[in-house]
Amino acid sequence: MQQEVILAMLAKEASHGYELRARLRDALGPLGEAMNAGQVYVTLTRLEKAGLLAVERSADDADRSDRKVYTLTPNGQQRVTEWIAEVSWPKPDLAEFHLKLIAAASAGLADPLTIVDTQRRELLRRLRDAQRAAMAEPSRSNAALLLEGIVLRLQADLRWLEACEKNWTHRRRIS
Amino acid sequence: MQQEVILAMLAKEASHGYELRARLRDALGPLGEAMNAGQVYVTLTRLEKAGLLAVERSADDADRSDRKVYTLTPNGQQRVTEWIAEVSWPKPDLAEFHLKLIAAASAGLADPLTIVDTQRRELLRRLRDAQRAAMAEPSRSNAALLLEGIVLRLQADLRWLEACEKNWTHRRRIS
DNA sequence: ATCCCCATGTCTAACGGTTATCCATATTGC
DNA sequence: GCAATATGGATAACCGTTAGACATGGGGAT
Repeated sequence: MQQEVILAMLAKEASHGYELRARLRDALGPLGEAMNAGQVYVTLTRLEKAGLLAVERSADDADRSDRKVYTLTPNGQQRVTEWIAEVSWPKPDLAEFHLKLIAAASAGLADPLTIVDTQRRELLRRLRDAQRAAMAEPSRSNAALLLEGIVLRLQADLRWLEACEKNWTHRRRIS
Repeated sequence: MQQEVILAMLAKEASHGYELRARLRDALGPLGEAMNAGQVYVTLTRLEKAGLLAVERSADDADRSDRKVYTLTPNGQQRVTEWIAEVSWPKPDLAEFHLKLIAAASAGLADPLTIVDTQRRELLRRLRDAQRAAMAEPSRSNAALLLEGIVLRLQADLRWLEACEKNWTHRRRIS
C-alpha cells in the first residue's frame, strides 16, 4: 500500500483508519480482501510523523472521543497533487522465476521444463479464478476493471511461459 | 531479491558476495544493472543468521584471507530444494494505479483520462526500450528471454490502459 | 615512483511495504 | 448473558531496497 494512495483517499474526505481500509477494499473488490488494517495504520502513523496528515479527535462519535479522524495537512495535499502528476509504473518482477529456472538448471536441481509446466498450471488456475471473479462483479465497476487488468497480465505471463518452454527446450537439445 | 534466489545460486557453487552479484547480473542482462551489491550482502547476512548458509575464509586468494566465501548449509540446501518445488507468482501490482484513478476522480484532483493518457505514453516508451534491448541481446540468451517477458507484460498493461480509458469515458458520460 | 581511477569485495543504516497479532469497545445473534 | 463479529487502533518484526561508506589491489597516466 503506497503512502500516496492513502493520502489521495484522504483528499476526498477525512476518515478513520478503519474506514479508509473499507473504502480501499471497496475500490479493489476481491483483490482488497487480503488487505489488513495493520497495514493502513502503519502507513498512517508514518505519514503523520512525516507531517503529511494530522489526527483529529472524532467529533461524530460523541461518546467515543478516543477515535481518530485522519486529515491531510497542506503538505499532504501538496504531495497528493505532485503524485497525481507523476508518472511511474511498477518494476517488472519476473526475475525471480527466471532466476529459479536458471539456478535449477545450472545446479542440476530440477528440470526447467517441469518447473515451467507446473507454473503454467498454476497461472491457468489463477486466470480462471480471475475471470470468474470479474464476471461476478457489476459491469464497469471498479473491481471489474482491476480484475480485467489481472486477467490480461496472467495471459501475458502465460505467453511468456510458452517462450520459456521453447527456450529451455532448445537449450536441452543443444546440450 | 528473494532470499531463495541467492540460496539457489549458491547451490551451484560457493561464491563471494560480489561474485554472486556478477552471476545474477549476468543472468538478468540489462535488467540486472540496477542491482547493487549492498542488496546482496544484506540478504547474505540475513541468511547466515538464519543458518541457511555459512561463511568460509577464501582459500583461493591466499594473500586476501579477509575475503568471504558463502556456502550452503544442509538447511540451506533443503530450503533450496523446497523452493524449487514450490509454486508461486508475484502478486499483481496494478492496484496503485487503479486507486490513483479512483482517488483523482472522486476528489476532483485530475481527469482520469489524462492520467491514463500520460501513463500510456510512458508505457509505450518503455515498450520500445525493452524491445530494443531484447534485440541487442544474443538470440535465446537469458537476458533476451527475460526481456521478452517484460515486453509481453507491457503489452498487456497497455491493453489494460485501453480498458481503463473506455471505462472512465463511459463513467464520464453517465455523470 | 607516485597518484588516481577502477575493479573486486564488504558492510550498514534507514526507509517503506507487509504480516501477524494484540488490544478496546460496541453491536448482534443465540 | 455470552460469544461472535464489527469498528477502531497499535505494534513488533521481517524483508526487499537504497544510498553510501569502507578496504585492498591493479593498471594506467604523469
